[in-house]
Amino acid sequence: MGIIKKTPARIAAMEFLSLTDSPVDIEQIINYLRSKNLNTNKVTVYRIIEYFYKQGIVNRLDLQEGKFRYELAKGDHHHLICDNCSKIQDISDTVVPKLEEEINSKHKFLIKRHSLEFFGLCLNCQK
Amino acid sequence: MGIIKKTPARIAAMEFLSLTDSPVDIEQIINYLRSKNLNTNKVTVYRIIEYFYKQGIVNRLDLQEGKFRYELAKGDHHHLICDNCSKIQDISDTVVPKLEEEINSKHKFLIKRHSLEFFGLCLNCQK
DNA sequence: GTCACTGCAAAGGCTTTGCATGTAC
DNA sequence: GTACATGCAAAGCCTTTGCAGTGAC
Repeated sequence: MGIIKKTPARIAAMEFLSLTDSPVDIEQIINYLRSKNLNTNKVTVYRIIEYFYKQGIVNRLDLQEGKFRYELAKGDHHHLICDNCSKIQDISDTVVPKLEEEINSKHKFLIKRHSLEFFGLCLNCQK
Repeated sequence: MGIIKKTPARIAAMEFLSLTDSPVDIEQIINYLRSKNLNTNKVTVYRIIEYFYKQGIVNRLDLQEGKFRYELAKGDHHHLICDNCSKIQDISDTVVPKLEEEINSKHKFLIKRHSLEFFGLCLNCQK
């Protein structure tokens, strides 16, 4: 493991994750760092987020965009992704844990994690 | 739209999709075509599958492998993906439709599609 | 002073695009 | 003959890797 060094880039990246309520991608993190006058290299941001991810500090989401998004790890929840404006809403989860129990007993499959995302149109974009 | 031409590559690709019960990736399709003595270019396979996808003939799955998989479109179901041997099992879905209704009424979000995949260990790999 | 972090360049994997050629109809 | 389909080359994106230089401790 080694010692964790608190560099400006890491501190600012964590700050950004704390500030945003939607999952963010690498580019958004870079832009935030720029706004803080940190010209951090893209590769470095990848490595910072990889570190957070391996530590379990952030979740890595695959919202079928061809790239990953990240959010601070928190309780089980899912996302509503608008096809039109790309807004991402959180929804809490009550059903899936029950479903997982059923699957465990019925299929003898040991579930470690799951992905559940909903795609469609948010209220605004339905008009 | 235009006329659909039944080329050897398209016919064989559809044949392969019908034969397999697990979602397949582009490489597997190419290998099947090769086994049928069709040296189809990778780009062509991408275009064939894109065509099927846009027609609604196949579903496109993102199992977080950094690539897509495809399967013939069929009733609502989900997948159990083994982290160890990569086996993919189907499971039928009864819960999510209800969940979608709840979300529609509670969040006013119009759901068009969803992804639900479970990752863990299959029976064999738990030993 | 060490060891970890960063920057730069490059590469790797999947997918898409442009354009000329080939082929199903 | 006319579109559409294919092949080839190249590029586009996101992400990862190698290595030398920098900086936190």
